[in-house]
Amino acid sequence: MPKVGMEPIRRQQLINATMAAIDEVGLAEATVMRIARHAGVSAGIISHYFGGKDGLLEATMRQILTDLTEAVAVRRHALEDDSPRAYIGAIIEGNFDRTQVTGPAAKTWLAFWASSMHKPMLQRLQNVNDRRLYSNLCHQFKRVMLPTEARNAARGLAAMIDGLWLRGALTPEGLDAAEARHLAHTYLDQLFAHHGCTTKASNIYS
Amino acid sequence: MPKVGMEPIRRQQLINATMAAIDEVGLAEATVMRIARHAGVSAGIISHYFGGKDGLLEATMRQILTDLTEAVAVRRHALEDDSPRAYIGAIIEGNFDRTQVTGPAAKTWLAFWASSMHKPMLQRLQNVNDRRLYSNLCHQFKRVMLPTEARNAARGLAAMIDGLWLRGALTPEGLDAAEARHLAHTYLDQLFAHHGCTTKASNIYS
DNA sequence: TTTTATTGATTGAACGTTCAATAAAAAAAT
DNA sequence: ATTTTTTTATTGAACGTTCAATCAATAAAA
Repeated sequence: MPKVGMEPIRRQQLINATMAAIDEVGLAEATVMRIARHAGVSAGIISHYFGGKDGLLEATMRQILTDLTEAVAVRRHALEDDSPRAYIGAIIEGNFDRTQVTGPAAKTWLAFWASSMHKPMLQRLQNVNDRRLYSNLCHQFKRVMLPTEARNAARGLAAMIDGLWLRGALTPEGLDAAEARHLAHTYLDQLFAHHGCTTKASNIYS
Repeated sequence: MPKVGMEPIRRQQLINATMAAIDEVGLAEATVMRIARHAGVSAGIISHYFGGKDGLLEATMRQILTDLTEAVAVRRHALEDDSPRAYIGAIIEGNFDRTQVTGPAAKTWLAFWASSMHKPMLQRLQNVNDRRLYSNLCHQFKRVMLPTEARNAARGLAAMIDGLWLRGALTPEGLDAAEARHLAHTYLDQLFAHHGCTTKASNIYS
């Protein structure tokens, strides 16, 4: 039923269908036919709008990364104070945003993560996003810590966030967002509490 | 050149070849022919010894998990004192063991991790291993913390370990084992330093 | 009537599995 | 010590299946 201006509608439908298909049967069995059926269109349309299956997968990963960036940006702009603690807290909250943590997005994310190890284009996308997260964290930590401490804090928190994501995606029941946020914030508190006495971590009384 | 007793040799060769192939081109393009070529044998032999490609992949994941368990067990038995701190330290060290952190094993691990979301057999293997890690951590933390604190500490440390692994596998240069261990140990120190005053801090976010 | 969107049968390539054929070692017979 | 027979390990071409991509045909809107 051809109407004009279907392109943006179809593109979004197909991207959503891709996530649904990956959530359902995994990336390996997410064939163009299955994705097309999910979107209620024919298989040929994928090549028409995305140039091929790879193009659709790339667009899907782009959208997931964009959504994540957006989720963080929204929380960041809603902040009242601009303290490092609040800023980093917004990053944590954004990373465990509802729309991101939901089944399809989480499983698709992990699937692309694994896939990006051997697909240069996906690796590039993943790298850019990764660097920005690290860079932001590092910048905020440096406002209250020595550069070396800040670097370690940023790497530790980034690993914690990714680890919680990973475990959430694998758990059959899905990620418990509330618990994940709690663990991440507690860790953040500890990082702030310990800054300055990190060289002797065990000496909490000095 | 048929000699008797080739089975264990061939099985090991093929498992190693599987990891090498996944390290090289990823799980999606690790075809039976490519794996066989890596091992210097023909493609048909895979079905002969493993019943099919799936059997080989399952055996490969089994080996990786076994190697990890072994690496932890070795460090655990080498402990002089049996303090929770030492015990958990051994778990950390075992998880960042040389043989595990090496390229092929790390990439294969992550590939299987993603794949296990939709393959019941792999999911089962992954779950069993996961529960044991959590159970061990929890048991040790409970020796010095309240049950609730211990549970959170175990989940946090497990997430941290997995997160460091994940980021290591994705980094083109591979995982910096020394840095990863340092971050994990520092986090562990913080967990111990904070036990007892965590109940107040954690209630803020729950 | 022209333009735009969509279909779905077709094509060719790639994959895992199978199995009859083969070759080498081991065992038995000379 | 040879030769013959049996056993075991391995091969690789053939087969059926599946997939992504293509494109001429089609149908609805402009």
